[in-house]
Amino acid sequence: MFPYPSGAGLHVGHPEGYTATDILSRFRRAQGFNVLHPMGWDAFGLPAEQYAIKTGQHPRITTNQNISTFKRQIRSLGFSYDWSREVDTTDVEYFRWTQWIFLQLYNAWMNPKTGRAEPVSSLPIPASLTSEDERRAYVDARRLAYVSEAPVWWCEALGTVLANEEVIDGKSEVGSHPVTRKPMRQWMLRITAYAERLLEDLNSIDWSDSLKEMQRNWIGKSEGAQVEFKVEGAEARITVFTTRPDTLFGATYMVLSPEHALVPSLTTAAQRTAVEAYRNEVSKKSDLERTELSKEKTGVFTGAYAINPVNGARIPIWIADYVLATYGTGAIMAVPAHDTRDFEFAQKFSLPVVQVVAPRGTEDWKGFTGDGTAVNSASADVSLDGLATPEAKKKITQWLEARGIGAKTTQFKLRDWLFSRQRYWGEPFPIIWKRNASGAVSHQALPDASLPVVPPPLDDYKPTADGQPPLARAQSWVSLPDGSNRETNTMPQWAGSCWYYLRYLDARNSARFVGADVEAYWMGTSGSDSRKASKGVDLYVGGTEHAVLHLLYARFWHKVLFDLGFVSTPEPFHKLVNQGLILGEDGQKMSKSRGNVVNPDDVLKEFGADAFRLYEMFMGPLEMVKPWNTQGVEGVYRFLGRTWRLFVDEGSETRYEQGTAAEPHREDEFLSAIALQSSIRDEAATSAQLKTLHACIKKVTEDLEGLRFNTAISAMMVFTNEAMNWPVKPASVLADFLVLLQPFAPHIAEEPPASAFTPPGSPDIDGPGLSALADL
RNA sequence: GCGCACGUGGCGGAAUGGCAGACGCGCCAGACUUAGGAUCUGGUUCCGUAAGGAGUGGAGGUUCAAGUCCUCUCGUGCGCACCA
Repeated sequence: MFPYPSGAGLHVGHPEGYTATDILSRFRRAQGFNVLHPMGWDAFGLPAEQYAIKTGQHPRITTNQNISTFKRQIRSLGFSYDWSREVDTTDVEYFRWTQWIFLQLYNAWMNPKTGRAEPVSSLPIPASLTSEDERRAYVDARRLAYVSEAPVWWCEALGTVLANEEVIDGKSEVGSHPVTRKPMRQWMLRITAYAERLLEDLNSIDWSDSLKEMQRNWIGKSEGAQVEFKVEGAEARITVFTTRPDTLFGATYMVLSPEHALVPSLTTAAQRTAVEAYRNEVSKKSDLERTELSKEKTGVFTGAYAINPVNGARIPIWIADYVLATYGTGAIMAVPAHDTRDFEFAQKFSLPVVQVVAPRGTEDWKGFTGDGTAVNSASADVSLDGLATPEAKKKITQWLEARGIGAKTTQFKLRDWLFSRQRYWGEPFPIIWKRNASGAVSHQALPDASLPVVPPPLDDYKPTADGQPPLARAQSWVSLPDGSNRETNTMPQWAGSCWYYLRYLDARNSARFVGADVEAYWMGTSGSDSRKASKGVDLYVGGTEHAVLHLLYARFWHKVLFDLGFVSTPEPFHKLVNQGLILGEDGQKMSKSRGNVVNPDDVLKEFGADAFRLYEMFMGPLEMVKPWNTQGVEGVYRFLGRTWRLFVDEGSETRYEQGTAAEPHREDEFLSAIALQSSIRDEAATSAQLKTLHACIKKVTEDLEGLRFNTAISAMMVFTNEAMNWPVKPASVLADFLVLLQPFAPHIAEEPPASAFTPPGSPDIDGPGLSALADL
């Protein structure tokens, strides 16, 4: 995953994944593969903007400085990136395509018949809609990018709205600031239309179980039924969602969320005061208080009763904040005998508890939530008694369906993606707002030809006094000659990172976001490259922190582009590996406040890039969380020293060191006088020597296939330790060993006189190579 | 509470069900050195002078054979968290 170039510079965690993929890239190139190994910058974001607010300096300047720091540091590590493919999400030539992809979403709808996104031009509009406004509203309500007025997460401290995924325990993911619920007009992306496919296709990709599980939990599919309840003495019907329709006979009361639309009309005169008071109280609670802090159940009786459709029982309707307005239908049937939350509530308010499921073993039926056998579940019309839970569910659902009062349904926790932010340093939307003759305001996409939409220059990057996004300050930019106005929100940082891996494939294409042939070749669908086994990116390495953000959003965009025929694979990343966090030497997470941050520049200065690379890989398995240990760096540094002396005559090395110290200007001359070990001869290897070499080749090859870099390095250490003791060192054996070492430690492996052994070439390398090793 | 990982020397960590502790750090002893925080050699799981014994968080089980597989249990990390 490409980095956000922060002002703090590279962290030792960044090169962990980068080293792993660089080693693998060099290894695959040596095997004859074409390898695409790129780097870029996820450079929109808040820090540069906040710095701009404070100092008035344009975020472009800060961003460029940070990128050049990151680039210098990354280059010094000797990664074999193809810099001709470098991307920067804040570059107009990049974000014009981010805007273009947004327009594809805007101009698409999900066809329920085909299960695929299609251009809105294919959307059938009911003939009954005759006016232009009606027809437009119909289409707008079905676009994959749409405008919503719903309550959203607002963060006062950050001065912007946030997506569900960016809110953790009622606080902002960035900076842990409090967030509140606030109704605002916002752009949304219809990711929920892809919930089923995002879930299903996890089975086709090679990701870790824990990561897939996180995505599954976030998508949160649950299968059950909707059931309609009549309200006594009223026309209104209450629809609930339940995963346990088989327990319908045990429903002894109902609960609506306090925000439920029917609450005011259901409430009886006698209960009105209590209900209003409760609703008021709940609305004042922050979300944090509603979830974390209130363990004790609360609620109020509305005075109304519903009729249980299976047995005609009259059951009270309550409101309680343990029922969420935003999930399912915002109403539940409560079965206290077999649901923990309902049980707690029933205990507190002395509501009846009726057993309808018998556990198989000796467990107490009260509060039993597992599968068992249905009991006490019979009426004149239907009986579930004696049926196992799955059969009982099936039977009752069919019964409800037959009567038109219920249906099998599937619910998802996943919500649509809130896609707009009140920021300056982000992609402007290619959207304008128009007021028509009747005074109605509507949005309209700008044509492709008007891309890129570039943000205007500003003197002040703060939101306006009346709470408008910063872009609203640029009146001349916002107001267009025809009287329409530009959208002043910008896209979230995730937008640019949703598709950068595609831009790498064809980074300088000015006619298309990625060329079709190029895309098919690298993603493995062109058929001309039989060596590529998987479809999509072969290996994607990054941290777990993006498990439900970047990785879900990117999969969603990719599927939309797939449906519309712009990419050839249904999934973007075939194999994904999460590198484990690197902790400080004290075993704590690295942070400035703890003072345990290791700066890669310091390590490089002392030990060189090869030792740094080697140590990062030798610490332990890539995926594991592990603490940094400077003495461990010394260990691999000593290994590189031993390997160097395996090849180099120590006398000539000493002459180089002493000569250079005395007469620095003659360094090149002394360098070229460094001689090979006299024990290296052009002789045939003994069988024992070949065995040592071949064991090393086998181990390193197999371990690289399995991404076990730490054990591959240990195998090379074993080889060096043994070869040091050989009285005669066959040149052919050492040359083969260098081929193995080169992906890990490219600088030393290509230094003279080692290069006399014709190691494989590699793209240009910068950084401290010999200079860091010369004083071994 | 639920889900997913994971528990091995002083430390980081190795071990297709087949000699536990590879490799590295640290430590101990020695060599070379004016010097050593360089380098080289040997040693280093624990108990025991030794012979020998014990040993992969704990308790059971499967197996000719278990760090590895199964059950329970304790602990750590990560994720989700009133999602009906």
